[in-house]
Amino acid sequence: MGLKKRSRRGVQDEKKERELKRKTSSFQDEYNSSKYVDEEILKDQNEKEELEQHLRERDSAKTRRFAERKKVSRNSNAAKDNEDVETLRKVSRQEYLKKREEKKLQELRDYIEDEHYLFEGAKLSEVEYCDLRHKKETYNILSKKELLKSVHNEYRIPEAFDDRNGVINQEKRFSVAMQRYTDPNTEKEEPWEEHQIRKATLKFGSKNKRRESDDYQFVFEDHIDFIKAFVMDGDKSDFEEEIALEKSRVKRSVLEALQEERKKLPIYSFRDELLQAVHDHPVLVIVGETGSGKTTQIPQYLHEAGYTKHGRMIACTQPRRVAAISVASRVSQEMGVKLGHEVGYSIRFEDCTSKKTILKYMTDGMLLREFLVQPQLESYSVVMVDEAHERTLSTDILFGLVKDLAPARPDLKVLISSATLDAEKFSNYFDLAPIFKIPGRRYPVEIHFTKAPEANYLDAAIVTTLQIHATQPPGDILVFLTGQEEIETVEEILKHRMRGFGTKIADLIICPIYANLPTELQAKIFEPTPEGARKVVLATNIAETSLTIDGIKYVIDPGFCKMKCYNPRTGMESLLVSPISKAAAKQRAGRSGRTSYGKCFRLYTAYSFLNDLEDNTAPEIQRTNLGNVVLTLSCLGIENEKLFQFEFMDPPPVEAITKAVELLYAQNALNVGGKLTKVGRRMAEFPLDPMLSKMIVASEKYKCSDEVISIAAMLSVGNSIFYRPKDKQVHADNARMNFHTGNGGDHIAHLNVYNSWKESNYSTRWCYENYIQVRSMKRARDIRNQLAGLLERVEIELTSNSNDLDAIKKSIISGFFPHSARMQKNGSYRMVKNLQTVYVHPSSGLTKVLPRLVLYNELVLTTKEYMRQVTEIKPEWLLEIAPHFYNPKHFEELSSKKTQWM
DNA sequence: GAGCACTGC
Repeated sequence: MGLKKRSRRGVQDEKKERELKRKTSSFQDEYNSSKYVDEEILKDQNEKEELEQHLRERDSAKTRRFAERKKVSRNSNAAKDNEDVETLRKVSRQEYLKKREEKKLQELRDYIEDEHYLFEGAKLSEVEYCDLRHKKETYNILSKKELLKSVHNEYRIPEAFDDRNGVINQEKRFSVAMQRYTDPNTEKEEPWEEHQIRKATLKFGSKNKRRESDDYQFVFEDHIDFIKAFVMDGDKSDFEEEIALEKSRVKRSVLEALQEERKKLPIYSFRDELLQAVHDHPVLVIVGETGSGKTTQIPQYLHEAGYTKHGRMIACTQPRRVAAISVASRVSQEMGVKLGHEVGYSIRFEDCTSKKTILKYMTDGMLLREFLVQPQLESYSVVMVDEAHERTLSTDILFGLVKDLAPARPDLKVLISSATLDAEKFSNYFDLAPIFKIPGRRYPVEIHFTKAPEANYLDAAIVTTLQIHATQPPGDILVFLTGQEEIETVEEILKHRMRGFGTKIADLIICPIYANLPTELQAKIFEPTPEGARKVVLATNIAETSLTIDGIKYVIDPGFCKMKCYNPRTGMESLLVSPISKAAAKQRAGRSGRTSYGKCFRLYTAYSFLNDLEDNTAPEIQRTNLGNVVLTLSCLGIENEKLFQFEFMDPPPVEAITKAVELLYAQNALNVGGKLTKVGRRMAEFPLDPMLSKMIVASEKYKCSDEVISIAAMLSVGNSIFYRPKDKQVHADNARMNFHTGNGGDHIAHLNVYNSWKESNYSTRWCYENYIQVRSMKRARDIRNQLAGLLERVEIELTSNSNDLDAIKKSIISGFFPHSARMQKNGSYRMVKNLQTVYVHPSSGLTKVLPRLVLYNELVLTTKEYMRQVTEIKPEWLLEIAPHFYNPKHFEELSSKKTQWM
């Protein structure tokens, strides 16, 4: 009965709808031809509204009925009271579901048996292995528990750009990201605030789902046992006070409130003591954890105490650009001045200071460059090196220089600020400078270790994530992984497994984050987590220091990271997965205690924490190419034996310094006496590796400085120019090969990329079409502009000679001549000078050409020794440009071809 | 036929 009734009504509705459509369309037609009088329009409109009202009512009735039916089907006891049809429908559905469930179970059983059989001898990949495990778990759960609820209504996160089989639809994904760029007029960066506001107000389509953990207990086949080891200290009460203050703050004027807030910082009570200590000692080591307010307050205190009189500035260095900007803007607010006036910042490409500036926040590398201009730092009365524990290359050199400077500038005050641990070491280095301690403000963090060592940390990380998700109270999870590849694998497996759990478990929003991820996709991690769901952030080391994510309550630390190592003997760089240090582990754990009480799960045992991990990570200066460092120091008059006596806090290997000196000597940057030559002085102006600087300086002779600085800019942005998504590798490779026309080599290809981009009017769209990363290109443009400015400074004319590729290559050779290799019989290469076997990197455009003699940009050790960025050259050129380095004997075999290398 | 952690000038 009911069915029939409904269907008749449906027909009626359809009729009315058609009528309405006809009416409205004819109405529009007539209206357009403007023949209708107002009255009739009104009549038509009334009719239209009436009809619409009717349709609305019908729809809402429908929804109501639908909802009722749903409610009924949920509650099986109420089924009897319903219409026969409904009961029938429900029963049949139950039967259907039951059957489907049985079938699924049978399938799983078969699958597991098959897999088990296959297991012997067959090696499964990471994904396959996890997949199998997941299937087993699902089987366990399904076979033990009642089946009905788990199957239907498989929940999917709206706007997940992947289909049900787990295949990521990259195109769809990026079409969203690219929407911003489709209109060339909106290509400019949107203001940061606007972006932030949008991010903050963005609503998720996800449901506020109720957790059904009461109904089920998940049976994980693999469960990792953790031991709660200890609780890392924190101080919570201060935070509550601050929140109370924050609330009362609203009514008062902003400035007043800011001043009030300043007084609430832990450092405030130490103000006078601190100023006294600064007054008494030339060097002071300050220990204060994040949140103590040292970065923002100390410079202000010093200013208030009169250290900025006589027009001298207070410098405060930060290891990162964003930190310098944000701290400067905060302090300018607190002081009630405009950013760039009394308080300013100075970073590469951007100098936001003026003559009025007295507090200058800057990146540490920037202060290092200032040393070149004013070796005595005359315009500063105080230098504060912040975040010194991070031990970047620049801070380490700054330490040496500042210590060196102390006798000449007794009035200069030096503050070294660091977060715990190293304080003693800093103090010892600066001739037992006093240590000033400021208590920090952080929530306590519970540290858990595994009971037994985990064989596969990736797998353990996944299991732990799900374990936390299923058993722990709400709060986001942060997982530290080593690189892009791992992140992608884990993301895939997690998604797969979550899909298996269906609706029985709260949503898990997976956010990958690494530096090379396009900016649009990076923004995802800052979106607030919808209620009822949980966010898991899969991050590289970027989350250790560079960015802070709110709401993180759980940290999973597998204990590994990728580290760059440099071998000065071979000049080879390699990126190795290695265990982290205790200091880094502590830093990682601390990321969970920023907004509330946190927990850190370490996927290694307490024993190996104590016995296997180093205390501190080896500072960068000990594992990097020192070419630029030696050039800078030489420019400051630290040359020859002084270079080897220079007081580094942790001296780099002697070999590394020797190698750098040798190179500079070969490049005619140093003379026989070890003094800087005119060439060397010009080279030091460029913030680049000496080889690139030399290439630019040499371009003057070949009249192609325009092209060469483009190449230098492209090479110094590194290897993130070409974008190569997993599912479009062929297209990306084809696009890349377009720049290799004529096979001038990879250097020329880079030039082609830059010039084409320039011709496209720096279009973002062009980048997407050619699989090129916009961010890298913009960076290259910035660097190029800076280099062009510096050319003027060293009085090199900007000349273009784009048709003469040989001239460009010769300029490159002038800088890179030690990097030559010639082909051997079997397609491998051998370096001309030190006879090491190397290979052309597969990303090069010359992999199929294999010229007899090549020049490379850098050597990397991955699976083999690879040359990256390769260009064909001629032996005559090497003999012409570097006669002191090569002699004809080196190339005899090339011309006679008789001798063969095996 | 291979992989690219993170900064900074």
